[in-house]
Amino acid sequence: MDITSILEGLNDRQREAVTAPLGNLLIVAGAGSGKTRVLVHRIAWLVAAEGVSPHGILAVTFTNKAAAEMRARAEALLSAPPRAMWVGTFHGIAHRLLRMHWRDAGLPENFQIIDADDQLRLVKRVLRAQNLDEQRWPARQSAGFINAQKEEGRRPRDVPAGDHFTETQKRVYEAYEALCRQGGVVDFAELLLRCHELWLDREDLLEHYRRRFGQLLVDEFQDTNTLQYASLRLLGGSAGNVMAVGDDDQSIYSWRGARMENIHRFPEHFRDTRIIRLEQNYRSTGTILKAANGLIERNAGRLGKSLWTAAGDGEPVSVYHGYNDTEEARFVADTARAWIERGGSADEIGVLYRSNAQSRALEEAFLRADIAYRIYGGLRFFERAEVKNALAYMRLVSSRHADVAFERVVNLPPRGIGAKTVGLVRALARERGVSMWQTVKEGIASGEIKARAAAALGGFLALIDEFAAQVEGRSLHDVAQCCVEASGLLAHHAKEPGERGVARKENLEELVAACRRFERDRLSPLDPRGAQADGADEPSSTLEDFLDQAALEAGEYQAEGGAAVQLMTLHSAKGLEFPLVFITGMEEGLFPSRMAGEELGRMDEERRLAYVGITRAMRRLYLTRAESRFIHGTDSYNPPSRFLQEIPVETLQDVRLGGALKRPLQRNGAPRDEDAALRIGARVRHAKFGEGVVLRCEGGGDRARVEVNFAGLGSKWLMLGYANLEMLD
DNA sequence: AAGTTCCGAGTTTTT
DNA sequence: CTCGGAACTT
Repeated sequence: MDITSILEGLNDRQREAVTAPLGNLLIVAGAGSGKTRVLVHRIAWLVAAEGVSPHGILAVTFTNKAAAEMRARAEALLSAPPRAMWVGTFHGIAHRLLRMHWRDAGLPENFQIIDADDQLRLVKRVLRAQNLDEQRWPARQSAGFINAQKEEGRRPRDVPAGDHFTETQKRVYEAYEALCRQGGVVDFAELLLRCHELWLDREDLLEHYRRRFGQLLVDEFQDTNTLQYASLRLLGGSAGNVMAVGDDDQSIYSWRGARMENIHRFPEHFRDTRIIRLEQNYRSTGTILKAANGLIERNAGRLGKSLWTAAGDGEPVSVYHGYNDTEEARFVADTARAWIERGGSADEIGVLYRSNAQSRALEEAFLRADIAYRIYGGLRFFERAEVKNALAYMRLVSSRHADVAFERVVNLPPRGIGAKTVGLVRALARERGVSMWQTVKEGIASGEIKARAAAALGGFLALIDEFAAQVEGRSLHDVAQCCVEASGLLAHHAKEPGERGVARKENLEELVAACRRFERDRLSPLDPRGAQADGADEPSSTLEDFLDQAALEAGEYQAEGGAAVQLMTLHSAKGLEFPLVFITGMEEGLFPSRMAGEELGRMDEERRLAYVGITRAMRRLYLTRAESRFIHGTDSYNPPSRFLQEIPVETLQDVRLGGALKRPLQRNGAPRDEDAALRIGARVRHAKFGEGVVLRCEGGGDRARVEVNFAGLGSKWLMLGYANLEMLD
């Protein structure tokens, strides 16, 4: 391994980070400053220069994609693939540990991971069982409560006593836990909490992993939650070899439990932390960075950093004011088309928005303009109902006692087993503390289940057993094929009305194909077999592995296809970059979101989101807004986003005018200082008409009109964009 | 039990 | 508008 090649092409700061002496490191890495590069090169450096064994390295990320990328790049840099190195998501790593130490963690050997959707179903059942009014006690809220508690490391008994609300949620949490225990299922937050508790309870195990993982590296540190942070302290606190890489200005998941403070407190908790800032940006033009810096400076409590670039200023940031969302979308599509016609590629273009609902108008515009586009977000592959149905069959084939799967498909397609029958089976199962499958078998034998239901249920049991028998010793995709087709699911979903039926049929077929791919290359970065076994690793089946992966990687295989414009929310754009970026819907109430309203800190987070969006752009950035927008079935009129006011005006350029930006009018609320000149009563001068006084303002952006009373000429309506008024006073 | 219609709510979502 | 859940039929 060649040490000089590891350092090649790194700037001074990056090199400092990569070659820092062993110890705790906090890398404050601005957008586009090469943070993944630093992480990967640090890993290579540790192995090549510090003589660290890959076996002793644990690198943690938040997404499977990031984990895969990190591993691939580290392997490319080191000639020998460091297979023994652990690289994965927090959840993937916790899962792996729990599979190895299931007994010590108090889990059944074949525990199963449930996703957010399954969790919600279970919570609903708890609420119903406790006779809580679903209006007053929404399942989402309870699930949110439970997850928040787990993310703070709290079991029901640890939740501080509180008012009626808290006490009720606590009881729900308790009952939910019991349900999970009985079903042998583990939700996402539980993976982390269990793992943490495992270490707390078993000092010997903790000691083992502390010794083993002498080097911890954490990506996107600003997104860690309380529990993840606590686990890192537990594992790395004394060893003192933690490299945390993050950017407090890109913290946009506080609503999901992420604690930006973790990055602030890191030096307090990790001894002798060396802080290195990466501020040189290799992505964007100077103007784009100036816009981003100017905006984010308005936030308080930052670690503080300012991006700079050696590249030139580039073009101004363009601001477009559309009449409505259709026109805004058309502008985006037209501009995209022009980019492509000038030799650019469609996949160099990113179109960002605050909420998914905004994608529709854009989609239609791209469709009409005949430009290929791809929408990210929404339901991922393994989250789709039809796919989850098929997975439930597969789960049952794998483990007959999987109650969550049982309930999901016992009557799907409909086979005469209604809510009443299912309710009876559930109650009996609960009474006896056995699975629903077991209960049905016993219930039929004992006659507790009436003939009619018994026949239907018996048929279902026989069906699953038959699949299992047929599939014995066959490949994964045979199991899938069987579960998709012989179950009747394919026919059931295919006959759903309209395009939905077609799409669902295709998805089920795709599932079988995904199984084939999984058998062929098993390329999951989380695949435990990819690395050296570490003790109690059990032999595992392809089917179980596939189901685990489906739960942990809901759909990384997004359709790739040819070059296409990428449409996505600002949140999903984090970590990506595009030569040409549009941030659409720059309107108060939309972005910043209305929900960000008064709540403390929320507006700062919206601003960080804007910062994230702006810093996605490499060469060209457009900010667009619409005067009226069709939302929730009606037209709504929103004033321009405050962020348009907050971005340094000298970086902006109005699209239509091609000159300096005229500040758009504020439609509601107090006008800002910058608008003072446009307020009623303001004195202005017009090239032809001379001096006058503003009587009225209407509209905004390039449709903004003002009525001005000119001395001796009377009042005239002028288009603000064209009138070129000079402000007096 | 299954299919239909009606009503009301409606950010963001790495795992 | 557009989805999901509840209430209402058949």
